[in-house]
Amino acid sequence: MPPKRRTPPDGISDLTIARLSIYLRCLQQLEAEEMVTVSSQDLADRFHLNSAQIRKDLAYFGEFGIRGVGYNVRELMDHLIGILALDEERRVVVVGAGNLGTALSHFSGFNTGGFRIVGIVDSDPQKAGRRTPGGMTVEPASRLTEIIRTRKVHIGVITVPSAAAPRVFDELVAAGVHAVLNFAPTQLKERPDVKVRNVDLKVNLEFLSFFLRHPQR
Amino acid sequence: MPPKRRTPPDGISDLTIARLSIYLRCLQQLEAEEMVTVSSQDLADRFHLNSAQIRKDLAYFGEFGIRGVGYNVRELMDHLIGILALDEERRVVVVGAGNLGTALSHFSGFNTGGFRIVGIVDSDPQKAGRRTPGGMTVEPASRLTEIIRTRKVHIGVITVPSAAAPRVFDELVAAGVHAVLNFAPTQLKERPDVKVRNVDLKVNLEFLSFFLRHPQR
DNA sequence: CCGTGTGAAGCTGTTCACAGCT
DNA sequence: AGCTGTGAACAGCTTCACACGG
Repeated sequence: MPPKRRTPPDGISDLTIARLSIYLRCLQQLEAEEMVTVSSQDLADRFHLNSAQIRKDLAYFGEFGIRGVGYNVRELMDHLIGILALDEERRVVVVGAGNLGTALSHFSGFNTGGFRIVGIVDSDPQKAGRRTPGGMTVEPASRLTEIIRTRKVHIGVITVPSAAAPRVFDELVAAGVHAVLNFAPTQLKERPDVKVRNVDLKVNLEFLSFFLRHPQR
Repeated sequence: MPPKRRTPPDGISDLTIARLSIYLRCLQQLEAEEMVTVSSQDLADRFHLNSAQIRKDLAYFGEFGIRGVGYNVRELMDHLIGILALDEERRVVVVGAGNLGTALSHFSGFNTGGFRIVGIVDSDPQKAGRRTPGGMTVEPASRLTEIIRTRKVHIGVITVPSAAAPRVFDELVAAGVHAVLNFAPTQLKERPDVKVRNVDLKVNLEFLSFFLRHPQR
């Protein structure tokens, strides 16, 4: 009998989903070491996680383990790949060909494991036509909507200055994008049909600065 | 009478600290627009925040507002700058001169507002000696400890492959760094005296992938 | 009268601890 | 005998709602 996979119930937290991705990465490492089975406790010890949390996170989606034994590494990986929808190619467009956008466009994580960068655009006519070190050609931002439609883009990455970010966001959404990774230092207006992840480097630095002055809490 | 600033009590959450940085950014924008006073409700409406949360976050640190009126923009900014310790230069070293590390080394947020990149190193002898587009010279990783000590580095940024990250982390800590921004896809072992912020791009992408398959929750 | 500051309520996420299955 | 899966306890965070001060 194949192990059950539940249809994900409502009310699973963002934190759980992000951890599934971490669990998958840990399992990939164990598989590379030819480990066949792993218990939640093994995983927790090895990767500094919490075993109860691992079990609870996984249990939202099904019963993947064997009591008294643990989880089959390969099998659990396959479940996580399915849950995270990594069995399907996800096409990504980068908006903004500055330092960060260019670096991301040839960042390995964006062109492996089901993700593929299919375009990078910039509103600066000076930048359009240039080749990135990764071999992509920067296209003019005026073609963004067309690129999203014709290349069936799923995910937009915003690396433009903050003043331009809301406009870019609106254009992405209008063209049919439902998932956005935002590096611009702005609060985008949330919409129920679009999932946004903010990566705010300045906030992270200032956060660390606080703890340098107020250690150990 | 100057407004009281409380000494920060224990038990303030990481989430509150990260939001303070966001509030500061919002205030900077308001100040640029020459707004003098702002209420928590104004701030919330304008930047898609929650007014009760703003008041509560600020109240951990003092009574900065005037009842019936709101907050003085300039004054609140100054308080936040003090709380976040942005009145002091924070020196940053980047470990790993790949795409991302190089891009970060001339990212504006890393060289403004009290932060300054004082070095970028790489273990690859091919890379040492090269100049980044931002005009920094990549130094050999063997000099990392020396750089941290002589240039009084506060913050380490890890942009090396995940296999090398734990070793780099140990070296940073041994040399006296207490704050780390980690871009490597690894779970570093937490230590009470070192604050770590993880920025995991792959996790963010896989997170978005999940929601593309399971919309609207 | 208005907006802050704040207890208290409500909600969400984490951890415990053990019943149940292999 | 051992580890998962899970209700229940606990801890932490957010939101409410109003007393208080300007």
